[in-house]
Amino acid sequence: MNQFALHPPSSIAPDQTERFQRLILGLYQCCQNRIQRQALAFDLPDAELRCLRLFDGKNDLTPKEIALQMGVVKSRITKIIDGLVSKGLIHRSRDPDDSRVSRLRVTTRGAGKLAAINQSLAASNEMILARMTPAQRTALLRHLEVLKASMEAVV
Amino acid sequence: MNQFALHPPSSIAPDQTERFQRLILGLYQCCQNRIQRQALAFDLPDAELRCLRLFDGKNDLTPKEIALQMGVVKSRITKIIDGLVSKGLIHRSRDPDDSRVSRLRVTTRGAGKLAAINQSLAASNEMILARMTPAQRTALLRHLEVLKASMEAVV
DNA sequence: GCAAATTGATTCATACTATGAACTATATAG
DNA sequence: CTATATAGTTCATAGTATGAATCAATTTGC
Repeated sequence: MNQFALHPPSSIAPDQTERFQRLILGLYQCCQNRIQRQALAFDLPDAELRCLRLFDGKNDLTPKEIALQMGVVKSRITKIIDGLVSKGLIHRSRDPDDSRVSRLRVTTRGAGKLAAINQSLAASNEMILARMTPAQRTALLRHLEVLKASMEAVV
Repeated sequence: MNQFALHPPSSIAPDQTERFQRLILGLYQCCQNRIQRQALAFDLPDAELRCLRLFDGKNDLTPKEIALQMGVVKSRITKIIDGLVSKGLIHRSRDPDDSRVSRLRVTTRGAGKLAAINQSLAASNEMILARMTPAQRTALLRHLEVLKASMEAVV
């Protein structure tokens, strides 16, 4: 009996796709929970937190650059930056060479918050990875790389 | 030289946590893209689509049950159901035994849409998994199971 | 049997994420 | 030195979500 008669090589068992769907959904919800907790812990709306994180290592950014990196429209960035400026985390000034563009820099307070966010995120990642054996860890990362490439190709 | 002097067993290399963060973020964004495309393709706001999917296999549901399963507050469900009812996908009637509760059932149109959504999602999952060898697939699912358990424990 | 408490659903005010069109001001190309 | 293109902002609109207040129906406890 030829197994390919029932399951040609190009098809995947339905229970595998269902299991995959369940796992992906679970991981997605974990990510959402983490994002929500993070926003609460640092008292920042998620979009502002994500925006602040772009300044890591960067001296200054323009709204246009931020819009590109966050994958949102530039009018959205105006609002996000408004929030960060009003909270004293970002400083907004005009570019002397081209007064159309805004030069955005983190303030000292902003840098402090950013460092704390990075630390908390690294700690969270460490705690997750610490629940596996070193062998599981390296194998997981290898498989996630494959999955990410596959999803990016399809989605 | 003892490697444990620099890297005690409980700690994880920083480049591993960074790699993990990058992978998780990439997968999260893929999921978001997929959700957005799905909503667009079926001309339903994501929350309504997710709600409709709860009716798969179920004869009827109450707003309370839906709120529990979607993990949102019940007033939110009122709005979501309003949308599905106005689109003719869900039928709302009073429970004869307890006239406080709403009995919600999918309409014929709703059932058709639900089937199409499930089919599209299964096809997407298949395409993703088809980009791997069968061995990679089973190993991936095993590792995702470990990751999901770890993240659920931490996050 | 009925007042008091509980429960299911809805309405409303509020906050956050995001888009796209319209507009202002500045800079550059012809 | 007008045309046009670019950077940023404002505003209207849509979607996701919460929580307080309210209404109606159902239980509970005398």
